[in-house]
Amino acid sequence: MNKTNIEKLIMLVRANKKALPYVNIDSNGNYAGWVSDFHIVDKQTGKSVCLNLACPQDRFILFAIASCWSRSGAWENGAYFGAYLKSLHEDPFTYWMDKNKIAEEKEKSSKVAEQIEQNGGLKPRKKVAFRSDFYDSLEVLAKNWESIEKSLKNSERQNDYMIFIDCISSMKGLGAGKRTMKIKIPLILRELRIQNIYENIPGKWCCVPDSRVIKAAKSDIFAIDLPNYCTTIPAVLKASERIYNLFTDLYDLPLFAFKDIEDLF
DNA sequence: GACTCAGAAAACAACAGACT
DNA sequence: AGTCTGTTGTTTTCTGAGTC
Repeated sequence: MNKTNIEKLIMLVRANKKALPYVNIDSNGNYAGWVSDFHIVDKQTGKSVCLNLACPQDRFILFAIASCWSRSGAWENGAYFGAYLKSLHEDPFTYWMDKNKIAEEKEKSSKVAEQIEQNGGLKPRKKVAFRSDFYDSLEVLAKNWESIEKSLKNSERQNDYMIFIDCISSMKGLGAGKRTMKIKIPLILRELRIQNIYENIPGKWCCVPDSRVIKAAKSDIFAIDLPNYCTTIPAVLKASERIYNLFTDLYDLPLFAFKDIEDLF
C-alpha cells in the first residue's frame, strides 16, 4: 500500500472538485453525498436535481438508483433515471404498484431518456438509455417498501445495520433479472448517513467496492489489498471497511474519481 | 473458508450492409 | 433516404470451479 499516493489522491480530488461532477464537497470540505446534487438540470425548476432523504418519496428514488447501478451499463444511465423519477412528481408507492403504468413507462422509456439527456449538466459518455428491467425493480421496491423501512428503523433501534443489509440483500429482482443487490448497498447507507436520516449508520459499511473503485485501489499507484471482485456480502463489507479506514468520510469517492484524474499523477 | 480468475450473462449502442 | 437485420463492441455484475 502506498500511503503517499493515497494522500496525493485525496488532495487532487479536493483540488479538482469543480471539474468532477460527482464530487460534491461542501464549503466545510465535507463530502455532501452523491444525491445532494445530480448535476442534471430539472427543466421545470431550472435547478439541479437533488434528493432530500427526509422525504420517503426521495428515499425511494435513492433505492431505485442503487438498483439501477446493480446492473450492467454506464453509471450515467442510473443518474439520469433518478432525475427522471424525480421529475415525474408521482407518488412512487402507488404509481409503481400499477402494472399498466409500468407498461406505459417501459413503452416510452427511450423517448424520455433522450429528452432528459438534453437537460444538460452531466455529460454522459454514451447515449442515455433506461433498461426495461429498471422498471420491474421499481415494482419490487414499491411492494416491499414497508419492510425495507421497518428494517431500517429496527437497525437504528438495535444499533445493528446487518438487519437492513440482510433484508435488502435477500430481496430478489433488485439486480438484473431475479438477482439481488449487493455491491451498491453501501451506497444507500452512505447517502442516508450523510443526510443523517438514521442514527449510528457505521461509516465502515458505506464504501462501494464496485469494479471502478477496485480497479483504482489495486493499481500499482495505490496497491491497496482488495479482492478482484466482492462475491458475498461479508466480502463487500470487508472491502468497504478497508476503504473507509483509508479515506474516512470521503468514502470510496477518491478511488471512484481516480480514472478521471489519473493523468495528474 | 476466503480468495481468485475466467468466462457467462444481460441489455443495449454503434456500426455495416441489404433491401425497399 | 429511410428502414430493417445482423454483427460486434461496451459496460458492469454474477457464477462456479479452482487455489491457497
